[in-house]
Amino acid sequence: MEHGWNWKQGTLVSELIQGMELAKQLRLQLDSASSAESTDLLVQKILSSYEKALLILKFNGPVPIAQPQQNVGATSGVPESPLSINGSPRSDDLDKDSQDTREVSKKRKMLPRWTDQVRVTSESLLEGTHDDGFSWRKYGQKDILGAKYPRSYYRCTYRHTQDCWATKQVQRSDEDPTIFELTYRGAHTCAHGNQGVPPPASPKKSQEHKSTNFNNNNNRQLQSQDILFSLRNGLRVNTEGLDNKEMAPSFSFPSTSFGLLKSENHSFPPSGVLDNSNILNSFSPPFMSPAASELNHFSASQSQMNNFGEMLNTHNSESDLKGLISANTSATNSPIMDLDFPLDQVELDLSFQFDTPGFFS
DNA sequence: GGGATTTGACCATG
DNA sequence: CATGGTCAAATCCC
Repeated sequence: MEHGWNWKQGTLVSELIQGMELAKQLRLQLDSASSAESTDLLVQKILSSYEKALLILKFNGPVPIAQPQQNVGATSGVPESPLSINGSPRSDDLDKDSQDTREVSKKRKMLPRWTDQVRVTSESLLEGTHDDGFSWRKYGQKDILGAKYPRSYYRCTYRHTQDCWATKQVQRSDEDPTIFELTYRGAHTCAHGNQGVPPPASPKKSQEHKSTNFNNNNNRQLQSQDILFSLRNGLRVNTEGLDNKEMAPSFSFPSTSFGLLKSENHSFPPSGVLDNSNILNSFSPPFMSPAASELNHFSASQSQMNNFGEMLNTHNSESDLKGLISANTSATNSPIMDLDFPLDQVELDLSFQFDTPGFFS
């Protein structure tokens, strides 16, 4: 779907820009002889950005070299033609409604999905806020079997006005209540994730639940640097529902700060809340070492990276790139699409000039 | 009054 | 049938 693709473009570019920005930060830090810890943190973030960019490339690319894990079939039975909705609806309630339901369901299935695990700061815990730059509206909550805390369901506030089908789930960790697992599904196609609308998040949030008033979009572009700092000191992204067994999908990134984007507080990391090892211990599945298996696949994408480098050269105006980002993606989420994202349904948005020969053939 | 949240019911899936 | 995900009416809150 075009939206998915737009989103990936932007995510990719934003990751690369992010990497660049972080590298600049690192250089500054090196100049100023900062602590080894913060330097290391920056390195981690840079690596994280590039890893994700590589992943995006990997799963976008035509990957002419047959890659077994293109789990196109992962989303059970999603037809190639997304809109071939003609089957008679199962229930006969209301014709109109049932058709809508099917459409929605189908749409939903095709949405990419990824999971972040983030730790809240004590501050944001109090406020119940987590600003990821988007505006979410809660539409449900459910007790999950075996989980201490209920799972909350959010969808983009602009679902109807802008046909934005992004959703997210928030699940508080049993073991460490300061950690929330955020499962995103679908890319934002609304404009609001990237541009203004953002009444200053009122601190009056509801108690247990995260506010859905996650807007904090002013100066999104201008603040990219700040965002870089406050975001993702560690982000662990799980791609779920992978079919490909040999590529058990768990990508570890350094831990993330959850009380993000409190623009007035850039102290970083927030004292006492960031503890990478803790987060990773809490969430890393024991079954694998992500890096190793991933790197093999990355190496297969190297030629793509080279091509991408060329592309960037032909496209290297920063404002240009930022424009792309602001057009349709979040610079903050930097999601990695779930591998069950049906690649064959990606439609190229030709306005984005990924025209390097062979890049997407 | 309008938008957001809550919550029980309904639906899809395995 | 159990479970997770979504809907939508009721309620809350500004």
